[in-house]
Amino acid sequence: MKKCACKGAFLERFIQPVILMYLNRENLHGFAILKKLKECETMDYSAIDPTGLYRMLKKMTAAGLLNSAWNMENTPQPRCVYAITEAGKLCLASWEKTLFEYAQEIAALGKAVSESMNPEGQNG
Amino acid sequence: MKKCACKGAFLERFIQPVILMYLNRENLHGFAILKKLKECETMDYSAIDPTGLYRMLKKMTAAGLLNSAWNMENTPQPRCVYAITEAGKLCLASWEKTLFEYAQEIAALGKAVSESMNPEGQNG
DNA sequence: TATTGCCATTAGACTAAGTCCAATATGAAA
DNA sequence: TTTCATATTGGACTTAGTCTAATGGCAATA
Repeated sequence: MKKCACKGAFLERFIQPVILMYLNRENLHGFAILKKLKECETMDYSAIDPTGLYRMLKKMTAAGLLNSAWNMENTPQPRCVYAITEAGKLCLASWEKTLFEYAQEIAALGKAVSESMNPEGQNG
Repeated sequence: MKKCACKGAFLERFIQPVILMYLNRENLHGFAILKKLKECETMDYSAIDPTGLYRMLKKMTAAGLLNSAWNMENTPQPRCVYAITEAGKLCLASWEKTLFEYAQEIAALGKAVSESMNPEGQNG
C-alpha cells in the first residue's frame, strides 16, 4: 500500500471522461491529449503514463467511442488523430450524470465516516 | 467495456474505508463484514465478491491497518475476527479527508463535462 | 558533425486488482 | 438425506496500470 488509496491515488480512473471532453471540442492526436492531461487543473494527471494513455485510446476506439485516422501531412512524424463518435458523445453524456452521482455517494460516504469517528452527542 | 465506468462500476474501490468504518465501531469477522456490505445503503456493494473481500482483509492486516485473531468458541466454524489498529484509525481519518476531496474533484469534473457539452451562451 | 532534446507512438514484461469457480466443513431445517 | 446458511480459502483467469525501452525524424547546440 505504498500509494494508499486513502491518500488519493485512483482518480486516474477518470481519464476517460476527460479524453471524451477534450475530443468533444476538437480532434486531437495522442501526444496532444497527453500534454493537455499533464496540464489539466481540475485533476492531477501530471504523472500519467504515455503507454497507458495510448492503450486507453485504442481501447476506446475499439469500443466505438472514438474514430482514428493517420495524419501524414504537415507533420514530421505520422500522428494518429482521434475524433469522438456519436457513441462517444452518448458516453460523455452518461459520464456527466455518473460523475455527479459519484460525487454525491462519495460525499455521503465521507459523512458516514465522519459520523463514525465522532459519534453523536459531541455537542456538550 | 461491458461494465462501462461511465455507468458507474468502480465504487468498489471504496470498500476499504467502509471496512475501517465498521471495525471502528466493533470487531467483526469476515463473513459479518460481507453481510454488512451487502446491506449497505450508502453505496451498492450487493455484488461484492467474497474472495475479494477476504483478500482485502488479509492485505489490510498485512499493511498493519487491522489485527486478526481466530475465534474457536461459541461458533460452529472457526472465525477470523478483525479489529482496527491505531494505524487503521489514522488511515480512516485520512480517508475522511480524501473522500471529501474526491467528491469535490469529481463534481468539478462533472461540471467541466457539462460545460463542454453545453458551451456558454445557452441562456437566450 | 556528433550529441542532445523534443515530438510521437509502440512493444514487452511485469505487478496489482478484481472476478469466477470450486472446494471444504459444520450445523440446522425441510 | 438433501438442502441451505455459515465461514473461509485456493487456483486460474482477466483487466488495468506501470516501467523500461525502442524507434525514428527534426531542430538546436556545442
